[in-house]
Amino acid sequence: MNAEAPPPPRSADETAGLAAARSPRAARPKVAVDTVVFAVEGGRLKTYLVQLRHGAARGRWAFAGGLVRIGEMLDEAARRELFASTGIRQAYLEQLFTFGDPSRDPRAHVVSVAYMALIADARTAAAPGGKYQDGRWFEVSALPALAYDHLQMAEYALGRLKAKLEYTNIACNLLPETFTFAELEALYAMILKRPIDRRNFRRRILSMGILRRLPATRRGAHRPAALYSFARRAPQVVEML
Amino acid sequence: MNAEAPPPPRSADETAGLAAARSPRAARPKVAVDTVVFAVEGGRLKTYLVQLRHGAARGRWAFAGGLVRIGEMLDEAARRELFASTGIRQAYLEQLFTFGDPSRDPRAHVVSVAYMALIADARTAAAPGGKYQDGRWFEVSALPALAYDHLQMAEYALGRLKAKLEYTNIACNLLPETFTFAELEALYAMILKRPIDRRNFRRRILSMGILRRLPATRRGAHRPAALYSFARRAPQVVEML
DNA sequence: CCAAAAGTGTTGGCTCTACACCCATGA
DNA sequence: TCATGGGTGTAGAGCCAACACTTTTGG
Repeated sequence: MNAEAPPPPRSADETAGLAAARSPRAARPKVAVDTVVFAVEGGRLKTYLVQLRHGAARGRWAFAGGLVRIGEMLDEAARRELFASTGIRQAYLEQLFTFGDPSRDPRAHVVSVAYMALIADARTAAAPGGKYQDGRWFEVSALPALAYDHLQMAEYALGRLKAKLEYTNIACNLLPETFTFAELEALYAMILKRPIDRRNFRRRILSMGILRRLPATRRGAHRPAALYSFARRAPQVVEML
Repeated sequence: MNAEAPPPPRSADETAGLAAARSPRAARPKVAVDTVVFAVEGGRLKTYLVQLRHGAARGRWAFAGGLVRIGEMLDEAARRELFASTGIRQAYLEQLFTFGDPSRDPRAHVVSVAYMALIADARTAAAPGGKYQDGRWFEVSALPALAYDHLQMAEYALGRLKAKLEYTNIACNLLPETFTFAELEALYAMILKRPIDRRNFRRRILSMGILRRLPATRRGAHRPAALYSFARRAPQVVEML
């Protein structure tokens, strides 16, 4: 997040921050969190952006975020802002990197701890309330111009997601409770942006033992597909040797 | 770092922070950096700790750190505090993780961005000036009780270092300009805490093409060893496929 | 019976590991 | 000449990538 000067500042301290930006010796940098949310919708990887209502970057899009409050854990702050801005309550959350360039927000020195969030169902996100003009999902491959250094955050988050697909069960956070192998494969192929050999992929994933085969099948237009779920939803590093 | 209440507070704001800890609504969390420095000395992996002079954790050991100033980049702050506390000027620096538990420092809510620093020569660190009582190198495998959550930082840093030894040229930051293969091998074996097959190791490293063989040799008590240096000192991810 | 997606095995190449002996030098 | 650390090669196992056909269902 960044100092977006919420129209009614929550406390005297918040306006003090702006004054401080003008007389730098008088204040400390502020701490914010920003969260890059990913979800898959319509076979595309998407991320939720909010449109800023105030400030120099007004009208620009950004990731949901906000200042960390005294006494608050960083991930609590990320969850609070995520819920306030998108309505998302449950999400896998992971700290990415902390961006601290004092010029990243032209109005104040705001150090932002970037998080990545993953959700299984993009429809749990609703348009935000008062803080932002608008909010909606964008395809990751077609983002609008982003405010602040949020493009860097987007790239960092995508890189982390790709990397962790290869050696963890992180994909479980982007899929519904049950899914078919074809869906899992499509997820990998889409995010990694490369074709995947179905037979090798199936063998590799099954050998990790992170999936549970369900007795049910999904019936569609053609041959029914076996349903699977992840054996553990807890984060897990997988040996691929 | 943490709010160590430097005896003469640098500004009115700094004392305000302590007051704020008592009336949480009035202030924002502060931002600090803490740096875990690693160096190899006497065939051991060591890290530099400073002994706190003030505060509840007085007398405890901690990593060098301090508050980030307005207008300052995070890594600049880390370098500044590192130099002030250890005299180290040049170091490889890498951001690790941001620790934000509001209770990590009992006196104030301080969000700390942890860094890892690597240096080639432990002797470039000198005992610190006024901020700390003492400062010296400790073997990583025999750390004293650490203040705050600095044990977590130590573990995180060591984990990162081990991981990156395997797929980057990060080791170059812990070695002098030139070195023998035996020295490189000893470094890996020591940090990874496992024996390394000399022949396989040599083949693997050479196949990465990150080393340059120098014409010179090092003469010692026995057969002279060929000298090497890293072809690139810039961070580099190595394909080990 | 046709279209479409699901499901299944094998092979060759390559990488990794395990392992033991000779070499060059100083003392 | 001996002690010490430096330097080298090979063979077997296991992993990975490449590759195409059969099965099951709905229409």
